Amino acid sequence: MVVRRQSRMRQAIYEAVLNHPVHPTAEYVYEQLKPQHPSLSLGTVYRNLGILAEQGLIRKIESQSGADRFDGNVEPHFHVRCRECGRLEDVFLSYDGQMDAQVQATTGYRIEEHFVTFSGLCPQCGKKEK
Amino acid sequence: MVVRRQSRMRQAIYEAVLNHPVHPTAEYVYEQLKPQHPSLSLGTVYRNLGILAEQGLIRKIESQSGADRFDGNVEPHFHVRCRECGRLEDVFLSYDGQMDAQVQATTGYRIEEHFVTFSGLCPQCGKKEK
DNA sequence: CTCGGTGCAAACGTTTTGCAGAGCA
DNA sequence: TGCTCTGCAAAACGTTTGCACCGAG
Repeated sequence: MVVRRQSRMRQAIYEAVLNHPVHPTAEYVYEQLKPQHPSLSLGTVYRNLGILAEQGLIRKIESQSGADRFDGNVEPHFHVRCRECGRLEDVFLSYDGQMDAQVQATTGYRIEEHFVTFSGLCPQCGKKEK
Repeated sequence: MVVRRQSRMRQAIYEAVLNHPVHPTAEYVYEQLKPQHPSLSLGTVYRNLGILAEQGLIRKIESQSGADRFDGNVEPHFHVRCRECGRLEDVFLSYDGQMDAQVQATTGYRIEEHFVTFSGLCPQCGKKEK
C-alpha cells in the first residue's frame, strides 16, 4: 500500500463520518463539509472514503438500491433497514463467530466475516401503513 | 399494483433466472435470451426483473460493487460471496426467526425478514492467495 | 524537491425512463 | 378497444479516473 500523508480534507471527511448518527452517503458527507470547505469536490470525498475504508478506519455498507453508505463503527455489528424510507440503523446483537466456521466447513470458502441486515418498517413508516 | 398481463418475454426472463445455477445479473439474463429472442432489449429485462421481484417470484440481491443479482429461490436462505472474484453462492443454514422478534423488540421496527451474507475467499481464490 | 492530495470535468457501468408502436385480454 | 408490454435511445445515477496544480514532509 502507498504511504499516506496526513491531509486536512481526509481528516475532516473521517470526522464527518464518525460524528454522524446515521450512516451517511458520500453525497451527504459532501454536503455536510461543503459550507466549511467551499473548494471541496465530490471526487475527493469518494477517494477519501475509499482510502479510509481500505485502511479499516470506516466501513463501506452496500445499500440495496441507492448509494453506498459508510459507517464509522468498525466493530462487528448488524444493521436494520426500513424498506419504505431507506433509513439504516445499528443493531447490537452478539456476533456469532461459530456460524463462520460452520459455513466454512460446508462451503469450502475461507470465511472471514458475515453481515446481517434486518429489513422491515421503521416506527414512522409502520404507523403510516396501518 | 397494476394488473399484469401474461407476456412471453416476462415468462422467458423468469425461466432464465429459475433455470440458472448461479445468481445472474440483468446483463447475463439478457445475453442468455438474446440468441432466441433477437429483438429483446436490455430495458425490458430490467423492467421485468423488477416486476418479478415486486411480485415475489424472484429476489433481488444487492451485490457490493457491481451489478445487482437475481435469485429464483425465494425461500429464506443465505449467501456467501468471494471478496476476490465476486462469486455468489447459496448457503443453507436454518433461518432463525427468533432473531427477528428480538430485533423488533429492541428497535421498534416491524421486522419482516433478515439477510445474512458471508464473505471470504472461495476455494480457487484461496489457493492463489497462499 | 518529491510524491501524495485535490479540484475539475469527463467517462464509466448500471439502471431507469419517455416515447411510439406492437400485442394481449 | 383498453391498457400493458416492448424496443429503442436518451438520460439519470452513483462512482471512478485523467490531468494539472497544490501542499505536506
